[in-house]
Amino acid sequence: MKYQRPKGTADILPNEATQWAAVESLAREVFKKYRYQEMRTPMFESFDVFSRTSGETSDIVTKEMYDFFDKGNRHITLRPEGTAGIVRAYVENKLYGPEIQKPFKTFYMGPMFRYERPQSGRLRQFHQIGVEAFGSDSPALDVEVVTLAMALLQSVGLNSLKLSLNTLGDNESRQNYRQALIAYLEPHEAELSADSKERLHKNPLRVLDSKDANDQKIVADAPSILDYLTPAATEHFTQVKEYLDALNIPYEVDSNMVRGLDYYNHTIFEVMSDSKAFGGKWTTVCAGGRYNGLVEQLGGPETPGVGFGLGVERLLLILAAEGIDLNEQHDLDVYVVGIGAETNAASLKLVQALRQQGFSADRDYLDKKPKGQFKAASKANAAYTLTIGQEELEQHKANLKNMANGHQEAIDLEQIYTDFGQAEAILAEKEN
RNA sequence: GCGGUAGUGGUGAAGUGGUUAACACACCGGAUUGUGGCUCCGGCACGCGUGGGUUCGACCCCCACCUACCGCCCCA
Repeated sequence: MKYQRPKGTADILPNEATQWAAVESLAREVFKKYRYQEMRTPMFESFDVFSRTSGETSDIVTKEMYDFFDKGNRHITLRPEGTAGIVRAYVENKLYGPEIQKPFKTFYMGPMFRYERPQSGRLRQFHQIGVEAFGSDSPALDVEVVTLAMALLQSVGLNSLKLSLNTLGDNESRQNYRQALIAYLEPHEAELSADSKERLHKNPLRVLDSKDANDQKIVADAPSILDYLTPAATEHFTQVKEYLDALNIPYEVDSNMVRGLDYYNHTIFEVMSDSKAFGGKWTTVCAGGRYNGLVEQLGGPETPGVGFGLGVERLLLILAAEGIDLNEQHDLDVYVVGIGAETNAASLKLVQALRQQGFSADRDYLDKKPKGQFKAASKANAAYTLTIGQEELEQHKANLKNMANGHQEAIDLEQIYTDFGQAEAILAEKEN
């Protein structure tokens, strides 16, 4: 094979594309109800947009950025996630302005890029659907975003989901906790895995997230962030939980849950699936949280924000594993069988007329014999065929055949041109 | 970035150092001068991921690379 797609990319073929389109269209419906409006930002941004916001030591920045220098020697990055670009656009276009109602609620969908080893459900170009809401500190908004994430997944037919919740607190909580955590971990430093040793001082919270069995043992007795929250942070988290309870939305507090991105604070959450698509292991399909300092960090006014991102490929994998097919079957209404080259124009006129009347219509373009054309019609699941040959041409008629029962009747071309629905009725009547 | 497994036609695949690379499905054509099924007949890999090497001879052995899948890391 001479040409092949770049590593970690995928061709989405017609069969699959309909499923994608269905997911996107269901998402749009949900967003409409929640009043989130679409934004489309560039697929690449200045490297700094991501390096500043994600955290210089984050894995995304240190090893997963798909970056390059363009011909103007600008350091460019293919966006690894959606939030930073949206925030950049929010600031650059002054969407924080007084004339814009708050919270400003927006969604996006599109490709993201991370330079990493592909596996199923993990690609170098993958797709996310995400939302962001700016301008309100209210825990009620956190909860709206959570419910939106759940609603989105439910709208495509998923029910076996788990909502995992945690808080990172505000800056002060985090600083206090960080110190406590380092103090706890340092005595164990020698026992920690290499990765965790590395993170101990750079980003100790990430140690909590370690998959290493021994690390987990150590971490099991580590202090909890929940014990270091400031009263304000506690209050925020408590309210989030209360509102979720009020909505009867079950959740699990996982005080070890952290974020690979540095910009999060307060509420963070993940929606996980235990679908067989991932071998029954709980896998995150949707992750989000609050990021109150981010807008400021990118040069805007102090503006709180909260949002989530959802991995489309993962969602599609789950749908496939659960046997959920969102495609509406659009079978062919009419297949026009033309016999002889001299019927070419007439066949075109027929399909054209049918299409203009709102029917789906197709015909042969390979000079197939009638038998082959009927086969094609059958394969396309055509409801009717319309056969036209020399004889019909002369009589200004065409043979309309109901493919389900084989009944056939000659119908005036004029009738088909003006009202095919009536032609269907005529055939149905003759059948009885 | 590290470790493991794999790579034969449109698809599923057999083959395993030595004649024309099984078989099946799909597809195309014919038997059937204008009607979907079945049956029968026929066609269908410029050649076994790419490039080197070993050998009298390689799809089969060796090396490198590419790609996919799985695990690690991390995450959506």
